[in-house]
Amino acid sequence: MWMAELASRSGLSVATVKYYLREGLLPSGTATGATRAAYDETHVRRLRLIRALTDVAGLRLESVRQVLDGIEAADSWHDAVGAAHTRLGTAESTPPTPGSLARVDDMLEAQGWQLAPGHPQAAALAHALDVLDDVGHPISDEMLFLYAHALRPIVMREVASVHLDERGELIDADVEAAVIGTVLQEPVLLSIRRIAQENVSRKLTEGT
Amino acid sequence: MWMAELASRSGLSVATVKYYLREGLLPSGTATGATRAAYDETHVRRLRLIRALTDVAGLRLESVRQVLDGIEAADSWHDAVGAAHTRLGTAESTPPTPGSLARVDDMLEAQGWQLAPGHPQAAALAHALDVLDDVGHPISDEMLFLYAHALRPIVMREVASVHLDERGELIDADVEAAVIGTVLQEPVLLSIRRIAQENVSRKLTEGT
DNA sequence: CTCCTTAGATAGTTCTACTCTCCAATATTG
DNA sequence: CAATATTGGAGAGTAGAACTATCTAAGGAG
Repeated sequence: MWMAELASRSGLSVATVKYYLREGLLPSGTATGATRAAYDETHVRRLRLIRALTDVAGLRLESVRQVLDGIEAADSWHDAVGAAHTRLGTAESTPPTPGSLARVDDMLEAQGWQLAPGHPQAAALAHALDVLDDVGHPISDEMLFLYAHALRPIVMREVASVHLDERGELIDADVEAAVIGTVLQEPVLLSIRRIAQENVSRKLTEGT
Repeated sequence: MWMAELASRSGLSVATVKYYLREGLLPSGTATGATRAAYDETHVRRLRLIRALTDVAGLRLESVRQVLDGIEAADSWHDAVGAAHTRLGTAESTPPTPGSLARVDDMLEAQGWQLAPGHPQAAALAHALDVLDDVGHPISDEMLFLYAHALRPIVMREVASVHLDERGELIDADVEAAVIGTVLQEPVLLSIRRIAQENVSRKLTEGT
């Protein structure tokens, strides 16, 4: 397909698609002459992924590029998700305090989880704990434990379902799927939590 | 305290604080003359809340203002959280499809939850489901149920802890606390999920 | 042969969130 | 009381992100 069709299939303007090409977010099509290039389904899929990452996950294009680069380089689900996670943190200005890092370590140990020291997600979690402290509403260790405990079955099911999807070797589409699933399911999780909060709190309020 | 102290206490520049005043995010201090106004702890707290909402929750200032307005108007935890949630959705361009709305309704019913039809969070969830469909990785009803089920104990504990904080009537600080807690705990939840994913997936990979 | 589309490059626009500069009116300090 | 500093208030300016528009030369379609 040509540029015009690619643009309409992805719901973007030609100018925007060109912009993504320039920015290296979308690989160029196969040139069939000096003024023509052919695009295929992978390009459509890539564009949809880009928009999902920006619109839903709220990533900036710079982060999207890093995630995409990470996907290219990864050769396992674990690598791909790790690469994506590495780029997802909201570029922390302040480094986490040793105290909150220690709390994160404790939680990891309690769950039997291991993470390389200095791992970005550990730092991101520690930073989040610091922010809650700063604002005057620290989170308790008990709550942290509860979070980890409750998320366990969710994550096991998520990981299992991805591994069911693939047959033997990981192909590009699967790695992409892993990242999409991981990132785009986050809003689902948060939405359900919000809905649950409103219900639980209303029930308590009514009960009074 | 005067402007200079307010700025340094909140870690912002005088110019930025003035900007927030102009934008109506921060109520003006009590004027003690034509060129002087006194600020207090509520102003410091408000500034910290604003920064937490922008930096951590990633809200734009326009959304922050709406959340703050919602807090002002609310007279219960339930109202305040509802008001905050209303403004949190990533302004969806496309309305959700009837199909996904129906799936959300089913999930609500299965959980015994009630939400007014057309409630923003229901729409946001439906929209998230649509996006996953569009990208070619729909989420199963089973997974939805699992999410809701796993989040139950978390939410019950969260709501309970807020209600323990207050004594009788809700005061401003408590309502603020509810919103802070709800919004700023989201990154904690997501971070733990990411950490868990990496661990679970690595264990599976190693097991192979 | 004529008109349309495209690749590729450059420049311009819009939006957000500040940041800077002024000014006149005070406060503060010596 | 005089010199200096600070403030409130308002407007203009800036930087970055994400487009959007325009232009040119080269093909391609009918």
